[in-house]
Amino acid sequence: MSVPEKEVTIYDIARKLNISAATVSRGLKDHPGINKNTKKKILNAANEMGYRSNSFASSLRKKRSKIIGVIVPRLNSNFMSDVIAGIEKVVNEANYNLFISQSLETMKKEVSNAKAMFNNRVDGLLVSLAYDTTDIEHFEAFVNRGIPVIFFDRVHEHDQCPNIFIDNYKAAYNITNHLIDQGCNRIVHITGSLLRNVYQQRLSGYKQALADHQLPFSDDMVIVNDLSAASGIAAAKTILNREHLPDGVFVSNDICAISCMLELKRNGIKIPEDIAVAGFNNDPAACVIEPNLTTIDYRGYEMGEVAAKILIGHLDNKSDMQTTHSLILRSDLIIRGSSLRKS
Amino acid sequence: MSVPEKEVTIYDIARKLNISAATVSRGLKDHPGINKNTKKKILNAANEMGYRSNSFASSLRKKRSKIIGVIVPRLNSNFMSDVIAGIEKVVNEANYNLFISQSLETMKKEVSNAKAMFNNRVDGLLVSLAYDTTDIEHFEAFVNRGIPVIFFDRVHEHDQCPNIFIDNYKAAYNITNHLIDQGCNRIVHITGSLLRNVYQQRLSGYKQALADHQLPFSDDMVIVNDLSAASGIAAAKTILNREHLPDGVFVSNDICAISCMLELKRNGIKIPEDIAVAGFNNDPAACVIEPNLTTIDYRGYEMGEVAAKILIGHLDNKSDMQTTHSLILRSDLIIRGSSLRKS
DNA sequence: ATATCTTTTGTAACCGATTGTAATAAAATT
DNA sequence: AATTTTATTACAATCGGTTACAAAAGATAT
Repeated sequence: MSVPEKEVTIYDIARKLNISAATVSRGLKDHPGINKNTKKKILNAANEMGYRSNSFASSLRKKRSKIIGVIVPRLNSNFMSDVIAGIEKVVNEANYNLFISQSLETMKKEVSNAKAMFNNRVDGLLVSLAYDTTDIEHFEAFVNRGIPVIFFDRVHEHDQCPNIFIDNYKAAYNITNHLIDQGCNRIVHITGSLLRNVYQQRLSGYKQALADHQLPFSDDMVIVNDLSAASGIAAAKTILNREHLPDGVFVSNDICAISCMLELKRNGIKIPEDIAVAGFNNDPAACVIEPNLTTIDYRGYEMGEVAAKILIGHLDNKSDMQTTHSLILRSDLIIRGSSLRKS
Repeated sequence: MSVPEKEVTIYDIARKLNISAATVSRGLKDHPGINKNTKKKILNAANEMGYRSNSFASSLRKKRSKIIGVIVPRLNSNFMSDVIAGIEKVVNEANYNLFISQSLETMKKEVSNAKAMFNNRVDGLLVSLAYDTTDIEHFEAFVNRGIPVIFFDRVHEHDQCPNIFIDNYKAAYNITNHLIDQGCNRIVHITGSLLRNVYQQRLSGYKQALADHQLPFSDDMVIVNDLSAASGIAAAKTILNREHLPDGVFVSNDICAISCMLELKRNGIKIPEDIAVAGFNNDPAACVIEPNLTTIDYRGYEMGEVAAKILIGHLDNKSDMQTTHSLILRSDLIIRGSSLRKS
């Protein structure tokens, strides 16, 4: 009762059935060369005795941990927790386990997390890069040891590592296009660190849309910040201080867009009449703010599922990872009141 | 380069330095009986050779995994991802690793997750129960083997398992009280499964507040659902179909409160004038909806930190877990426009 | 009945770190 | 100088499952 029960090993089972431990080990698996009856006896005994396999012994011998590592910037964001949920589902079904850690948006912690994952001998790694990560040398150790690394969302080019993301360029192009359609001529773009592909490409898409409509572009039309709610307010203030108010704002993230919008509204700006606003991510709050926020829908859950599936497919089937190098997932423009000026 | 590097073991180091593996093992730790110089040599060699400790061998021998398991209802909720982030921080700093899984609100998956955690030999377990969990026998295996289990938020009484939560009774009492103060007489309460302490206690607090003000209570004033956004809309419809409209609604969850509020607004109800609304959790969206939502603030991050700290403190210091049995964290009533009818 | 092939099970050597105990060397004590 | 302590290091067993290889038992063929 209060005395911890002791563990049952394959040796205990072997002794009880008067067979060898090797047979027990094989019987517990789907080893072809084991007699059906013996297998049944072993399984029964294992159940009765409360046997549980020792994964350390197994991992030690097989040199495979059945653990998948995940490194993300933050766990507590809507998008990321969706991704994690998707990953968890797939990983769990495939009988792997998850090690999860967050870089808190700093390269320093990302490096230390990677080291921890490496030392813990994960079988594979899923990574979305931190805000200020400049290089990805800290993942070389994995590549060198043949441990697959997959980047998702905030990816980085590496010929051994598949990338999974959405077409940020196109999404940004489309949404900017939409703003222009609605009559916007001076569109400000608020985005995150240009070190990250996602923000870099959204900027490109935005610029291209302007160019395609012969609209002028200047550097002061882009505000780079950390896309937090606080920064959204600050950005709104910056905008309001300008001589020439913009008539559209495209923000790379709904959270930031919403707080920006709230601040604009507090200052008497009418949305979308004075300034049309668009975000990115389709955060649940986008349907809460008034008017509802136009945004890009981009399902994190699915991205997590896909990333995990590719990784596990590779691990279990030893399929060549080169085959699926880049994977671009679907995203959709969702038009709502915050940008609708024409009916 | 493309050939996976091979692992370095303590034997390789021992061979190189012409000493025994046991000495290397001890040198790598802070074993007192090892000469400083030898220790230095070992550490240097380990670094040069790219040694990394094999945690499986270590775990196998020491019978400790340095892994902490977490089972939560869902990962993709604002509150829960905050909790996880808090847990991750503490666990990471203490050099443990995290296994995370979600029950998706079903007892079935909770049981299977618990089994997986057990088989993977976590050193300790942090649990928040699923919606429909009726008993906690699936955690007995842990208790029997002396593996500490801590429940947080959605807890369950068990004399071997500490519980960490907020005073749901008091919080609900206070918020209901506040609604009454604002002139509400007929307050509807929307909440989740009464199997869960959190909802059960909030209901009690709500009832007591009514009773203390001689306000009548009847069963049809309580709507039990899954507190999802969809259910919030459904609840609003239910309310609107009643002959006698309530003048206050207290919802056990902001997400549900917000969608309910939106639906009420769509039907011409003025908030807070016609119906005052209060939620629970202080979700970021509570500051987005108009009017802003009155709610209970209740920091998940902190709860995660505390839970993890208690668990690790117990694991590392072998402190008696009986000492801290229940821990009640702080929560605050945050009054916002959705309930303010008097100035 | 003997030889050959299958099927099934056993033997024993791993995997790599840990640790109780023994051994050795060096220092301190008498 | 002999003996006792103390400081270091080595030996060897152990944790529990896996797997190459050998062996035994049974089935089939000659």
